[in-house]
Amino acid sequence: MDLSIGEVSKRSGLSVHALRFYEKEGLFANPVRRTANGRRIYHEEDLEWLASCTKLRSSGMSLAAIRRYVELARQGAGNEHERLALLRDHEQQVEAQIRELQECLDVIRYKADVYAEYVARGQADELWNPSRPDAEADCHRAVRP
Amino acid sequence: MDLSIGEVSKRSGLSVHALRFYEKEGLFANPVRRTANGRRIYHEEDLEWLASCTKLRSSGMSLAAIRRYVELARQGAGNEHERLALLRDHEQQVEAQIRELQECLDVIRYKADVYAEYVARGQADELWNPSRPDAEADCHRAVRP
DNA sequence: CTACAAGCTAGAGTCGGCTCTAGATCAAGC
DNA sequence: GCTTGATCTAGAGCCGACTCTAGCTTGTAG
Repeated sequence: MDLSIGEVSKRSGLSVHALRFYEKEGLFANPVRRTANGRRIYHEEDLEWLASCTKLRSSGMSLAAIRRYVELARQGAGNEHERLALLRDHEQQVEAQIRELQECLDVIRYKADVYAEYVARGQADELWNPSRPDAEADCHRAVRP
Repeated sequence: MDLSIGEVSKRSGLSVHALRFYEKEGLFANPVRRTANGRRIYHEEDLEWLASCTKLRSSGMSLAAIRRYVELARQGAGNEHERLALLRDHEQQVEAQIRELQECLDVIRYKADVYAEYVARGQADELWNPSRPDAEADCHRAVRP
């Protein structure tokens, strides 16, 4: 079942430009074949791989790292430890990202809650603003440098 | 207690370049004062505000959004609802980010676990590689398009 | 037969968020 | 007096990951 670049674009969510770009960057596991007149032909596996790529990308893995991974896979058996290490490494980075975001979220929530409370009490004008840098209700103070 | 740009850089973790850039972009709540000969003077509040900024930035808020927030604050009382809305909006975005990352993490873990299992069993060569696109142990299939 | 959509290539442009450079000024220590 | 290092300004440069353009070819529907 052959797929055109347009179909792959629709189903993968990546633009046709991006697909050509990914190919140029060596991000496809298998070389993309062409029809007699030069049009790209994709298959279901490509979509599966692209879905993986998209997950890796949207969790912050760079195209360079994905390329490294694909290159290892292309070399065939013998470097599975490296590939696994690459995945584990990224796993840890994602965990770290989540922890950091969670921390940011706590701060943002705290600030927003303080705001909400003051607004609800109609004392919004007691909130921090530049002309009252000493305001007690300075919710920015929540974040200690 | 006056602080030089160098001290603020050290304590905030932002480069002196970034500090000047932030100022040019209107990200400081209070206008940055200068000594007689033109050097910037900062205060503790600036550090506090920068710490907030850093949290917002590292949770993905754009400088443009931060500027909008600061502009509201500079206008003084009367727009607290807008400021609160801005914070709540970002809060939701961070929550969404965390959810997405968590989803990616699940996929990555699954893939890595499959890999690890095969490697442990010494059957690494049964794993997906480009020359065996039909390999049953294709851990990429974990991610359905 | 012709219009129009979809594809092709090479390469330029974009965007955000800094980073870096050049060339000048200034303060403090030797 | 002189060097060193911090600061200043304006503006150029960079990076990643696309996106878009121009100019051309090809396939299909009416």
